[in-house]
Amino acid sequence: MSTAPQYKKLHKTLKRQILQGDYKKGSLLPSENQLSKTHKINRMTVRHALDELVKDGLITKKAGKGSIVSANRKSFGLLSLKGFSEVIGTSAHHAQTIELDRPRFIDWEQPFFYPLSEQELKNGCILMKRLRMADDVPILVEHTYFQNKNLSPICDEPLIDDSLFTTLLLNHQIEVSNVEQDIRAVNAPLKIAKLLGVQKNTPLIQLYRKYSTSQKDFFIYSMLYCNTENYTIGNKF
Amino acid sequence: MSTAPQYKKLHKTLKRQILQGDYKKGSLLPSENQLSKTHKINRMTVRHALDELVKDGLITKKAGKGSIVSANRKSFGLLSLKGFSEVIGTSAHHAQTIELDRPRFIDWEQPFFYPLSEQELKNGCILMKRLRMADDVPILVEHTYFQNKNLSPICDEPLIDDSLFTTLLLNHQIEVSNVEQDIRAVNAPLKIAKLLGVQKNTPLIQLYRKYSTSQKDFFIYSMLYCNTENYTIGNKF
DNA sequence: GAGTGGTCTAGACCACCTG
DNA sequence: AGGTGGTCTAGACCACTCG
Repeated sequence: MSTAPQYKKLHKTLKRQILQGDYKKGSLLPSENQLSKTHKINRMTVRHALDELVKDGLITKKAGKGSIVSANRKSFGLLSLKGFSEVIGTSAHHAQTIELDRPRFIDWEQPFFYPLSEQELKNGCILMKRLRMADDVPILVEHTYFQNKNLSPICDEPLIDDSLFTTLLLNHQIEVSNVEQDIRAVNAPLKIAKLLGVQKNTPLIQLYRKYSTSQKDFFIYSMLYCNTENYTIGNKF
Repeated sequence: MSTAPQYKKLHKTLKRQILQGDYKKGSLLPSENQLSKTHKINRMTVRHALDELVKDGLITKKAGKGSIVSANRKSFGLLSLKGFSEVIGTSAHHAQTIELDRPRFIDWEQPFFYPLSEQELKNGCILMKRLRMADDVPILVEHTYFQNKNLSPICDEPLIDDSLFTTLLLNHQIEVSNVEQDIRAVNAPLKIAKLLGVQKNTPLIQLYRKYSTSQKDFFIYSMLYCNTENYTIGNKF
C-alpha cells in the first residue's frame, strides 16, 4: 500500500496514535510545520491529513494555538444519538451499566428486525443484553446483536471501558462508521416494564439501530427500550 | 464583508446559485480550472470552496468527470431527522401538509420548553401549526415558534414548497445551521389524539427541537407529536 | 487526446495566542 | 517576538472519463 496518497498515510498514522492514547485528550498534536519537517511532506499536505482528523472528530484546531486532541476513543458524535453516559452525565450524577447477559452465542431471533444476509445467518449470532442506570434508576434496556465472524473470544473477554465498540475496535480492528436507526413510541412490554421498574404500558422509546463498520458485510444491530419519564434523549449536533 | 476569505465568498455564491436552481440537480458545475479563471483565484482556493459544498451535501465530485449537483434545496441530511416528505416518501405513496394555523403573531407560551432570551421575549413570537399526513392518514402534529424579528411579512406570504425553512432562506436570508433535540415517549393528550385520529393515551413520540441559524441569536423552536404505529422515524446517515 | 478532479510542492502573508 | 493555524498563489504530475 505504498501507493496510498501521503495525506492518507499521515492521517492513518495520527489516527492510530490518537486512538492508542499516544496523544492524551486535550493535549496538542505536533504543529503543522513540525509534522511537515518530520514526515518530509509539504505543509498543505499535512493540513489535508489534519482536515480528515477534524472530520473524524478526533481533533479541533485553534489558530495561534494548535491542533487539540478531542478524544482518545472514537465517539459517535455526529453519527448517532449520544452515548448513554454522555446523555445522562449532564443531568444526573452517575451512570452505571449492568450486564443482564454477557455476550453469548445463539441462533438469530426470527423474525429479526432488519433483513439478514446468508453469511450472517450461517455464522450465527452473538447477543448481549445490558441495563443502563442513572443515579441507580434503570433507564434503558439494550440488546446488541452481531454475527460470529471469528468473534467467539469476545464471549470471554471483559469489555474495555464497559464499551462493546471500544472492545471491537482495539481487540478486533472493527470500527463503526455509520448508523441507521428507527425510532418509535411503544407501550412497555411486561418483561421490560419489570426491568425498568415502571407500570406495564408506560410509554417508552423503542430504538432500532443498524451500524455499518470498517469490515464490509459486518453489521452490528441493536434494539433498546428507553424510559423518558425523567431523562430525555438529548441529541446536540 | 469584503474581508471574507475568497473561498468563503465563492462557496456562498455557488451555494446560492445551486439553491436557487441555477444549476439543476444532476448537472455539472463549471470545472475547477474554469472557476479559477472566471473568478481570478487559484485552483487550490476554488477546491477549498468546493470542499465546503461537498460538506454541505450539495455536490459530489468525480475524477475525470466533474462536480455533480446533488440537490437544489438544502436538505438537513446529517443534521437532523429526515424531512417529513423524505421519511414518508420511501414507504408511502404521498405526503401532504395541512396548515392548522397559518404563521401568526402571538405572545410566547409560558413556560416555554427552551429558555428564551430577553430579545426573544421582547420581539414576541410567530407560531405556526401543521398537521402532516401520509396516504391521507394523519401522522404528525408540529408547532413551530420563532421570534418576530422583522418577520411579520411571513404571516401573509405563502410558504415556498410548503417549507418554512426554504421560505426563510430565500425570502429572508435566514439559514438553518444546526439543531439540538430532545425525544421522549408520551401518551397522547386528548387534543392531539383527536387530530391524529388515535385513542387517548396511545404512545407517541414527542420531539422538541431548537434550530440555530445563520443569524446569531435567532433560533427556531419546534415541538411535534408523531404517531409511530405505522411509520417509524427513519434516520439514515 | 483533451479535459477533469486528485495529489503535491515551495513558497508567502496574515491574525491570533502565549510567554 | 516567535510560533501557530488560516489563507492564498503558481506552478506540477497523475489517473480517470469521454468523445
